[in-house]
Amino acid sequence: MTEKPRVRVRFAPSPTGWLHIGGARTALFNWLFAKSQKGDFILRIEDTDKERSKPEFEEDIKTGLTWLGLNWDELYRQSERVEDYRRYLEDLLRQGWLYYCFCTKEELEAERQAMMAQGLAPKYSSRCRNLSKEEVEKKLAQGEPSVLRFKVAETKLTFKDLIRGSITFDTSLIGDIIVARNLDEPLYNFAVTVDDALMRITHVIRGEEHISNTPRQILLAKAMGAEPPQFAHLPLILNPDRSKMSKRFSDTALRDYVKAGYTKDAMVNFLTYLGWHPKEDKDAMTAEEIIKEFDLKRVQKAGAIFSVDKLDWLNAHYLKQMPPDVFMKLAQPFLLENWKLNEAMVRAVRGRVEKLGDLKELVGFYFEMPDYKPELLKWQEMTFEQVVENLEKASVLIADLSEAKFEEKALEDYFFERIGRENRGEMLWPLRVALSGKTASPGPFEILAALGKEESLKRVEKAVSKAKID
RNA sequence: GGUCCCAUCUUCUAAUGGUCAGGAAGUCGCUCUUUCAAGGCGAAAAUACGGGUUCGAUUCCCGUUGGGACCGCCA
Repeated sequence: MTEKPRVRVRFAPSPTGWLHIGGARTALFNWLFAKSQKGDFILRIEDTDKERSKPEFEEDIKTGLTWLGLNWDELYRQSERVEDYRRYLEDLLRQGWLYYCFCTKEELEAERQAMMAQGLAPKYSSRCRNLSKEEVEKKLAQGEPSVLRFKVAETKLTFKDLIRGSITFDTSLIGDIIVARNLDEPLYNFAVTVDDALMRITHVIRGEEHISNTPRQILLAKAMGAEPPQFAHLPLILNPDRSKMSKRFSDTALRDYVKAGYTKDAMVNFLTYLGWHPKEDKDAMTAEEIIKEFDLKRVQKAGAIFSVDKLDWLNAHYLKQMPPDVFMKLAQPFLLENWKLNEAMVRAVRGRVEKLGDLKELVGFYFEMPDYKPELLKWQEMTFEQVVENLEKASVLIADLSEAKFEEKALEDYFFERIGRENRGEMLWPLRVALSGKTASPGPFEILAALGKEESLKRVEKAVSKAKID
């Protein structure tokens, strides 16, 4: 019995845009699988497209993965691996798997159009496949533009997808694919296959849009004498109209969600649930819990619509149970610099906020008393006389209480002992408005506790004078 | 157009031959309540369609319909 090779997976994004939610989910599933199998998670930056690859996008990918907690064990950059690709290119060329093609883009485009017009699948005619050695050398010597093509065998190729089962392609429909512009400029399919072989990747877990690349990569791997990895194609993340997720319907970049104030835990949980589900129903799971249960067999085959409602709920769920000090730390970047939350504020507010980006609006009144209309102080049919009376009563109660007692529960007991069960609203509503200046806010005891005696008193005084003027 | 993939409530999904088809989000109602939330309780809501196979199909097979992805000298 041979020992099973160590599981090695990779996330292979191209740095041509901000890390996409779909990419983040692919990375996450790779990471979960690696962790659950005690294997390696490799980050491979696929920057062979020199035109479109940008350092800031690579930075964004790393920042995003780090934010999600997806730590990679090894990092590679394809632009630094041209030696390897060149070696393989030369080998395959020598062995006759590859050949030079001199067809121009215009010729190819015309060919493609003609085939499409006839209702055929566009496929290269293999015209340059049988050029004699002398012809090729002559053209090369003359500097005629060329590319390298791979001779695609014509067979029925079946591979086993870990999520979808057997998938069969008729490779005679593919045609000889271009694998490199020249010996130093390999293209996607080639670079991927070389890397997966050299990096001993055991499982390729990627988006469904790559299914049709799979037969090409298997054929290439075999030509290289490498054992193809196992494949698992993840369902796509969809727009509400079931097309591939795009900016048309929602933000697609992970960074947008980070900026909006979603937490890492909510995002990880949400992304996982987009296509995967634990055996027993659980509303929320931490990454550690997911790893314990993760299994590719339980990955959904159908695409999943990205619905932000569930994310919002999950985020609120995590925020609600977050320890105050953790909450403060996460919240600070979303507030003005001189706004410092205290524990009472956090306790009052963390159950009322969906995402940290909304926090500023919610907690502003603690730091800068908003202006409000005196009318707002009236509870139901109250008159201003009654408002003044109640506020003055409250003011005395507050003044009589020692600073040490400014704790939510203690305040509540203290007040309720003194104001009776009925008509609480007549004091509590004006009090709350006096303290917050808002139609909707945390309760008066929560605010009292957060503000402390002095500031509370000041605000109540101010309200009294407001009510008296009217 | 060709190839491939897919199909359970509005959404994410559970149930792989026998369940009143379950959970969660959302929605609605009730409750709690000084406001807004949160919380508690409850309701409405699905196996796309047609054939098989079987004592019995959400589940297995075939077809139809519908949706999607891919068809670059991008990845």
